[in-house]
Amino acid sequence: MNGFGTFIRDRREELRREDASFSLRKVAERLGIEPSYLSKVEREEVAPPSERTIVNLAEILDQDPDVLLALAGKVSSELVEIIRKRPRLFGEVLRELREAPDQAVLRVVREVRDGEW
Amino acid sequence: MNGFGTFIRDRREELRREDASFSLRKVAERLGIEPSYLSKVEREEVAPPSERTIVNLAEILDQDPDVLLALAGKVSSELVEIIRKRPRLFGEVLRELREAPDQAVLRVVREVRDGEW
DNA sequence: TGTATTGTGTACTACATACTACACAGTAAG
DNA sequence: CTTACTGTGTAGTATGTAGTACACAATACA
Repeated sequence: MNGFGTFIRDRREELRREDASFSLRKVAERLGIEPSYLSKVEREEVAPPSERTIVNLAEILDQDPDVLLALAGKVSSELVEIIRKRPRLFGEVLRELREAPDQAVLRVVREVRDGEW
Repeated sequence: MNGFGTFIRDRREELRREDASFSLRKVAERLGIEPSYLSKVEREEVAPPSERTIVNLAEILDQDPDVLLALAGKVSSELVEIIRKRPRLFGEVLRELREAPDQAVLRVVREVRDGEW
């Protein structure tokens, strides 16, 4: 199970091969956090950082923020807010679609988007 | 904006009119928490309790747990888990359906459920 | 060979979360 | 009247979250 720290370390080192400014220290500086802290995060010595920091990291590493948040065991506060406004509706939606294959879900979502409701 | 505390106090007192065992102290005991704490929660002197306690409270007050969690600004860890497993898919789903009316969303969910995928 | 940069170890901190423990005054019931 | 039960005030706690500050040894650069 590829953890959050391992994932971002691998991704950072991948980018670093082509751009030396992806050193741990430089990335930490861009994030506005201490290098020692980022080091511990990457080695999973501490829990993943805050949502804000994860989202900034996603930007820097050119990754999907929802994916990084998921690896950190979190869900974007934007999505939480959507559910929070209609909890019964989206509770049912998520539980019903839990096991459905991606394609079926996407097809149907696009029907609603393009639909005449 | 009807807060979490106000909502559960009103609901508890409503039930109490027909059943004296819905006193604050009795309910606190059933929940396994201190009465003084429940008192503060109901008067919104402190933040809403943990997910576990909210879910137990939903059971006792015969309310939808997702709705109580939403009032507390939270989302069930069960739903978080569903999103966490396919963050891009469900991120797109929620953002696409954010503004759609309930009926349109439900129609679509039922199509997937009854569909032959 | 210096010096600049790298990642990491140790120690500490501020704030939030989720409560407990107990005393107290008011109300209700027998 | 007194005993039981009610809700609430005060004070304190354990654990988690999200980091900082600084020193250090190893490596890379000029």
